[in-house]
Amino acid sequence: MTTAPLRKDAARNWHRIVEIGRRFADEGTPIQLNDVARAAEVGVATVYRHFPTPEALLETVATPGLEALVAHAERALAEDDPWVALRDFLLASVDAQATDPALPPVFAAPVNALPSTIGSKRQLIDMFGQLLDRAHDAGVADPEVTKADMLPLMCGVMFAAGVHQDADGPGRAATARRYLTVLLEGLRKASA
Amino acid sequence: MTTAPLRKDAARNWHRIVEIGRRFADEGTPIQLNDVARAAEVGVATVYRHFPTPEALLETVATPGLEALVAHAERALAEDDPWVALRDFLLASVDAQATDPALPPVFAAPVNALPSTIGSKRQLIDMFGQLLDRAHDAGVADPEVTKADMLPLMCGVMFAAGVHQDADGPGRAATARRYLTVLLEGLRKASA
Amino acid sequence: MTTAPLRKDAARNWHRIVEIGRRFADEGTPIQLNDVARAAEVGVATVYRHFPTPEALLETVATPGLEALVAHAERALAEDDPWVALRDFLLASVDAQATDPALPPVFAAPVNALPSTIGSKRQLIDMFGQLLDRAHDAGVADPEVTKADMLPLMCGVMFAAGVHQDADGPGRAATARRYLTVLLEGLRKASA
Amino acid sequence: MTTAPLRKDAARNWHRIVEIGRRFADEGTPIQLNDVARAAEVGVATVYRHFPTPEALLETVATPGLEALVAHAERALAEDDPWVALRDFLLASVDAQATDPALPPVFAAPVNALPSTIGSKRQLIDMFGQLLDRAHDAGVADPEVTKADMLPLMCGVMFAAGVHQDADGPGRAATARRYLTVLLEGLRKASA
DNA sequence: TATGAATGAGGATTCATTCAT
DNA sequence: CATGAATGAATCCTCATTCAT
Repeated sequence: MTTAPLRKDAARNWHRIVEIGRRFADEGTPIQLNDVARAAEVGVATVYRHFPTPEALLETVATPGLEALVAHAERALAEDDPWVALRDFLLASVDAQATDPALPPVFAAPVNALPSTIGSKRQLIDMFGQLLDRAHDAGVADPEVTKADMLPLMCGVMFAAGVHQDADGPGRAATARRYLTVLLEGLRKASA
Repeated sequence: MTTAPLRKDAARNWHRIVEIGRRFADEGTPIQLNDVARAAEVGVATVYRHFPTPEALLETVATPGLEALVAHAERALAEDDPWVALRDFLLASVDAQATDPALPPVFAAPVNALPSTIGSKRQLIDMFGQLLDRAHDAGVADPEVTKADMLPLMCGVMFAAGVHQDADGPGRAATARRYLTVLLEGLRKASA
Repeated sequence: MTTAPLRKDAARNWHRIVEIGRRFADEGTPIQLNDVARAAEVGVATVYRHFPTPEALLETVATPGLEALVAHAERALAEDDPWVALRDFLLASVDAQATDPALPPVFAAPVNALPSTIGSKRQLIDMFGQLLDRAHDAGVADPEVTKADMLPLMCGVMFAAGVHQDADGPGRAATARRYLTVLLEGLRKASA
Repeated sequence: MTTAPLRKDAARNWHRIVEIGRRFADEGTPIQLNDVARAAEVGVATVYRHFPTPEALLETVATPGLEALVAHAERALAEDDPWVALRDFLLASVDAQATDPALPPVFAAPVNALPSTIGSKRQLIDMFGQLLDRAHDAGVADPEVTKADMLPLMCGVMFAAGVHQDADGPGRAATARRYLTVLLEGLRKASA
């Protein structure tokens, strides 16, 4: 089942809107559909038709990042060393979230608006699970931590980095990486 | 220096309002001063006088928990084993936050409304620092983690627990404890 | 440069609102945008969209009178006798203000909301200036009085008439005319 | 009938309040009884007891100026030349109003709060009447202008000065004087 | 008499969403 | 499909005045 093909002008509007959504997300501006419409020089209703809720737009903006992460996870599964595979992927996840402000809220949301987002998140969680299972099997990861914990822990890392004093600019990415390192140590610990 | 003494009727209203604020916090209801006024059967302006902003009320609601934590930290400093001291206090912090929903937002807020809150948080951060320093000196804590990281990490743990599937009910407290354990492992790891 | 064309329904609302604004002004009711909305049977936000502030509405209500005055001033400039030209125009100004209660506050306001109002007032002041210059040149007007004084003096006349005992009804218009006469005498006096 | 004598502490409060009222008037701060109470470090109800309305306070503040003016009028009646008497007194009135910001609103108000204010205003109007009558009798003042016009015209002069561009600072006093001059010319004109 | 807490109507303004054009 | 005007509930906050202490 593919998305219905859009008329050419509709597609142009769609892109415009997503572009603005991206800009808002990057600037930290809360996504209000009215404002987006104005900035995109498009009618409000047009925005509403394409994206019934702010979340829908945000998730659309987040989609490329999400899919890139899924692709990355697939590559990670090819890595031989289970620990390296898990570690690198977690690192990539954190970097992606630090780079793309649209990602964290989508990850943390208990429910998502777009089927595609739901799908990607499910895939991601699943792959987290596989990577974790392999690490578990190899005895390098704490068995107390289950696959249902991976996403929350990621979100926790990002949130913690946001709470840290110099939460803005590139400092936050570095902090997030540092916190992830601590998490990884904790994850591996019990495996020794 | 004590708080200015309130007239008896004023004190009654103050308590009523705080009580309602507590209820709202517990139920997860966002604290809107108007609603609080209605629920407390008190004029709006009365609420505004006592608590100029929702944050002020929330922090007042959080105050006992905050002070209990400070008291606990003082006791923790008496513990001989640096690691045990640190661990127990972090555990207590997490438990407190899991028990009292008013605490996490106050901890995570970059700026606070009440001087007393600011004071308590500063004390808490300071004591975190002392406990961490002692652990550092004893060589049982990762030197990469500084005292400016303790509060953010705590917040991250709580946030992660909130993202986890069964985020409600007593499950969250358990999850938070579990995540803290991972964090503690990560914290101790590099000390071997 | 014309005003942006309005959609038909929007135009209908606009007119409704202005009409109510006019009624309020005539009745001396202070223009509160909420009340206007109710009276116009229109959503509050509709009023706010068209007229962001009460002043904007008041000035819109005053616009016809303002423009009529500008037109009148142009005709006045055609009059040969400098004194007659000035006198008649001042008389017309006072009559207009006595007739249209929306005018005096717009005249007296140090700053105006609408560009069109600002433009009209500037024109008016300019024309006052020209008429006064001609009177000065002809030696029939007190050189102590400058063009920057004309508007204030008009406002003073209206205010004075409002302070007079029988400030209401047609009496005020007559009083205003009488006060203007005094002003004109004072203006001409030094010319002898 | 004299005012009831105040207890000593009550008198002290009364003075404090009036002093603050004066300060507010001078600074152009709108007189809000609550603010006055805070500034005077006095309970709100205390202010309300002494001055049931803002106008009552304002008029109390204006009282000395008002009485000085009455006294001045009495001296003016002693002047031989009717025109000089009238002119000087009008000038004094304008100067007083330009100097004391509490005066203009009290003059312009259609009704006053304090009996004493009403009395003073009545006296003033009456003396204006006498001075004008004498000028009329001497044939030096326009008979069209009656005693009921004097106060309004004064108010008009002040208002006009307030509308003038540089309405602030000492400029306004000068402008007011200038406008009064015009008025006087107009008043005398028909007498020639 | 003095105090200042309490009141709650009143006012301004925004925002997500719908619907006529 | 696109537009953008209209909606009106919802929210926030202030202020003049009263009344219990």
